Amino acid sequence: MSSGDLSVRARAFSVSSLIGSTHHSDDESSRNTDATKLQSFAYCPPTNKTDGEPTSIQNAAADLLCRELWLEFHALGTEMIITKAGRRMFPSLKVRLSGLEDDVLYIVYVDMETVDDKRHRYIYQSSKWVPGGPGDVPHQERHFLHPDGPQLGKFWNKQSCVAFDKLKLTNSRKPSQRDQIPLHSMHRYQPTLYIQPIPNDCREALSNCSEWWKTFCWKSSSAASFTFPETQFITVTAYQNQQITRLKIASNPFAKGFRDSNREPR
Amino acid sequence: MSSGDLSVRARAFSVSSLIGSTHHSDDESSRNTDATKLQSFAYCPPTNKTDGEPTSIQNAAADLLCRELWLEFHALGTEMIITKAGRRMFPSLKVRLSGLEDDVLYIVYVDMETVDDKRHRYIYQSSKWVPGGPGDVPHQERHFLHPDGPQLGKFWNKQSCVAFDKLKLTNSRKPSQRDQIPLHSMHRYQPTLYIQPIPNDCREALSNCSEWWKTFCWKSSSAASFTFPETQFITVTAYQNQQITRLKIASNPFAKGFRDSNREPR
DNA sequence: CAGTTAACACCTAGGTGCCAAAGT
DNA sequence: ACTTTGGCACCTAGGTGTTAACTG
Repeated sequence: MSSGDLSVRARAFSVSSLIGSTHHSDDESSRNTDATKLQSFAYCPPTNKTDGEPTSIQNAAADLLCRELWLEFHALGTEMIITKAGRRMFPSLKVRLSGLEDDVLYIVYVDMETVDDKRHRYIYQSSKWVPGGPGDVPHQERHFLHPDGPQLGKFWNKQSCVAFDKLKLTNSRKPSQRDQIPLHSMHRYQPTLYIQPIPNDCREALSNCSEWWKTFCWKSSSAASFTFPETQFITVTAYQNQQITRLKIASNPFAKGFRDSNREPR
Repeated sequence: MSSGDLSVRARAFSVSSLIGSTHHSDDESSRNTDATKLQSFAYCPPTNKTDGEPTSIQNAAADLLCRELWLEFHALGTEMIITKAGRRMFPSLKVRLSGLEDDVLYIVYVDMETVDDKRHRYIYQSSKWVPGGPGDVPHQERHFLHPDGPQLGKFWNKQSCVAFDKLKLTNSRKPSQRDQIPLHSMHRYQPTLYIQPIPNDCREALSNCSEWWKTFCWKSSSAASFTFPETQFITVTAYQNQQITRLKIASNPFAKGFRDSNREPR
């Protein structure tokens, strides 16, 4: 028990000394400063390509939440761990929806789209990622359906946060669980949000459903999609950039055990 | 810290002395003996009323899992706690499905049906429940949809356990969450399992859906229903029968902290 | 040698009955 | 007098990066 405490403290100390002197300090309060510096570098407005014409989707909008945190990671080159059992993203995708029509049913989901068809390598000396060989063929299914959907537009509009925190990334070919998205390691991905109305010809068949039953999923061509470039990431099985490791530890509650503040209580 | 330890142990001790001498011993190994005694008392075969005629449901069957445990509770008069935030059932409903057609989509759900329209009272002296005044008007929605569904029959058939352990019982009028079922306290309920095929006229509209999207819910008149009488229960906000409390502590992993064995490590 | 895996200590999140207090 | 509520200690379940061992 007490020996475990000591070893953790020793590890945390050695990590911070390995990283050496950077512009990051060890406490979380420094992160806002960094974010301010980086905002001009990485932000691009989300693209809204409404490729269908139904009126139920024209005014839809989505705002990325916790954008400052995403920008901090993006400036370093966001890495996401993938494991056989599936690993949550951190940060997780959280959005605020608006402009959906009150009485239309929608499903909301995320797709992980490939950015290029290349494998990537991390160069330790320059702290940079470089394209390597050709990429693996993308998996067929990389969707994660929001578990609350389908719901009426008024439901989605009034949610202050629509979170995809249960989503898991995996490197197993055929994920057994519904919450897992299969990806290739050392590849670059761009999460994309989809808001999709339920087609008219099936909505009437739902008319005798009670409120709790208004749940189904649909694949149609009329959907609004939103891309937030600052959420792009590279998949890894172990972190490459130690500054990424450091920022994850500083900001993910589940990694609190690895924070330096555990060494020095004040 | 250490004082907390002591108070818990003292409480566990006082509880067991309050219960006094019963046919139950304190360790879990005694439960099998009880189950054997009670099986002849409480078991009734499940009723299978297939009120629709589609061939996709005629051969459907459902077996209740952990039946011995249910019977132990049933013999004492099963009580389920309901809270404002929602409380899981223990035992939870777990079934094994078979006989579904491989390539037909089904949803599976549980409904909590009222057994009578009476309020009930527990008589401490006789350890029995008696009908009291008139019952409250039942809530409209008492369904819990299995989160895996809809899935093809071959999916359901090959599951060794279809569990409803995420289901929560609540006494709040309008549950905010999807996993909550609103019930009245001191009322008697009978869980009923439904297996429901997706109607033909909507299945074809699903044809261009990818595998991960075959999820939707439907209300139709053609469903098979299964009732397991040994899962009947009375809702309470605090346990009435101390033997029920005792059996819950002995068999629910989350209540391990209240077991007597915590006093006497061997 | 670069990439992956599994066991591990340390956390968060939340499911238990208990109990004193409040509600009706 | 009976029923409900909220805070509590204790537990399970599972999300973290670390580390050493393993893989090709």
